[in-house]
Amino acid sequence: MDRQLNHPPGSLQPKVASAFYAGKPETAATAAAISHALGPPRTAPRSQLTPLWPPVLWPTAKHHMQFPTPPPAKKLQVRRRSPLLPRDSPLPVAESRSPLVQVQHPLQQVPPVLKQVLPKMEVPVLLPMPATSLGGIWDSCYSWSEPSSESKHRTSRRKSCNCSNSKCLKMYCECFASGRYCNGCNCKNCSNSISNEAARHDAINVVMERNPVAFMPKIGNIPSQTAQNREYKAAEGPHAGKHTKGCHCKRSECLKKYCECFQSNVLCAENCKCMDCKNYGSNEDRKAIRRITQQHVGYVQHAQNLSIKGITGPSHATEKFSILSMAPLGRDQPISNNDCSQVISPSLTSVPIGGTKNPIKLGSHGVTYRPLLADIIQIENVSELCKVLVQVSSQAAGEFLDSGGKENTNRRKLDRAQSCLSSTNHDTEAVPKQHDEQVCSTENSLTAVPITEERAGTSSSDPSNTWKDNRRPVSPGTDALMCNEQDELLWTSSVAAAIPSTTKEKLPDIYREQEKRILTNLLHYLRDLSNCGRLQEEKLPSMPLKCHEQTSVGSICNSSVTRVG
DNA sequence: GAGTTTGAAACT
DNA sequence: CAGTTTCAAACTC
Repeated sequence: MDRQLNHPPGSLQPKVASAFYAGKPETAATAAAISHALGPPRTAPRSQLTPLWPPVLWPTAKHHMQFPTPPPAKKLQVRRRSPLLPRDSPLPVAESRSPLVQVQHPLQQVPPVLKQVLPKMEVPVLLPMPATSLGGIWDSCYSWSEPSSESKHRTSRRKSCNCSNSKCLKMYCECFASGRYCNGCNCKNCSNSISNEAARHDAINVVMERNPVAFMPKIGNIPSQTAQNREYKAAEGPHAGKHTKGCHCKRSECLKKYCECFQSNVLCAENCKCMDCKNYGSNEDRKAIRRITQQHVGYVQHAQNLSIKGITGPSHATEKFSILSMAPLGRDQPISNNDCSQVISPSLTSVPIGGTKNPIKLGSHGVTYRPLLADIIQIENVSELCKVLVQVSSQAAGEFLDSGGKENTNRRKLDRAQSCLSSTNHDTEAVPKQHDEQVCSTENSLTAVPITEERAGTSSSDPSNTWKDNRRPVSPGTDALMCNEQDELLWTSSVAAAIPSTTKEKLPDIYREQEKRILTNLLHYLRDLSNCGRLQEEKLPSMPLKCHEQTSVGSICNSSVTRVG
């Protein structure tokens, strides 16, 4: 088989060679196995990738007593690097197309003294590795020069199997499946060794006959730097890879290491046939879920401690996490577990699966949490809520125009007076702080309107100017909540033209009234939702879905509509 | 550390 | 190809 060795600069092979020179061939073999398992680097175009087949195992037994020296005639083909380029820098695209230079394969440079040692080692029989960009991993985890305690630890964490019935010759065995000989494992009747190469070879053939790509990496399209070792991938968040076959999980929700996708730290994809999958969504989503989960764990522990001590009950503790205290969390805003200002109401976010049966644990294998409102809030409910709010808004405008808005005009004068007072008593830095409070509290939002108007007035104090800009004078808090697209949708120029000039003069007051109604209704809605979550939490151990049965978001919306009138 | 759960692999 | 069994890792107690 013609295995073209096309190694880009910085690939594993030279580092493997240097491993030999440093007298750590086993480490080199491990890295080579990893490199092999990883497959081609993601950065390389597929057309340039070295065929990976057979990926792991030498097809004949004649090499099995030696470390995998490449076929003698094989030469590495590397790209010519410009002398002007730094050694570690990647090749520019144009330069990568430069003519190939043939160099000797690093494994052929093994010193004679080392070759004498090699047959004694139990190392995987490997073909020369395809090019990967494993250099960084190698440097950090398999550095034999002054190995750090961490790197020692990582090296020692290589999987060892415990097979007892498969003789380590079936894909059940992780060592066999990954193309390794068993080495230091706890297996019984192991045949996955050099001394049983014949049986091993047969087993390989059987597996390959059944599934020709059985030894191919299960996770494709992953950044090689994170793909080295699945134990470490879980801590980094999911990457863009994908399980080639997809998982078939039924009960683990793809959130436990039973799931191959989760274990490999990739999100489940369309080829998965899993049920009740929770291993989906963006990186940010998962991180957010993790943060919320951790916060909830901390909260529940705190509440339980209080309950145990008889200080307060869970409901009391829950009250401290009012929805109104929910700070507007930025997408990438880091959350400290100790930062109370950033705590999201736990009763609205998550609950341990299994209720009290599951002990609350912190740790890598902790309890999986399920959002309390996961089955209650659906996307259609959100759009329903939007419709309700739009309805509330138009209703408010209609009522305001009917009543003439006298009362609001007086209120406006009062607000302006307060606004002047506020602007003299507060420095400019106090303003944004107040804006944050507006988001958290409807009442605050209403009292802050004058300040908003003043701020808005700095650019366009005249309502007509505001109208020219096709933009409503809303408070920054509302502004943050509303998207501009929606503004444009609701207030197009055609709509503006249709409104009489007398009505336009009242627009700021109308907007204020609309804002008030919308926020008030939203507040009611969220309070109902909060109660629903709380109810769910209280009933969860015995009746997990009662709340869902009793209270739907639709009914909340309906109740909000009825409140409008 | 023993027992249980889980899902991939193997088998029918 | 679907259903069942086997297997070993992950997980729980």
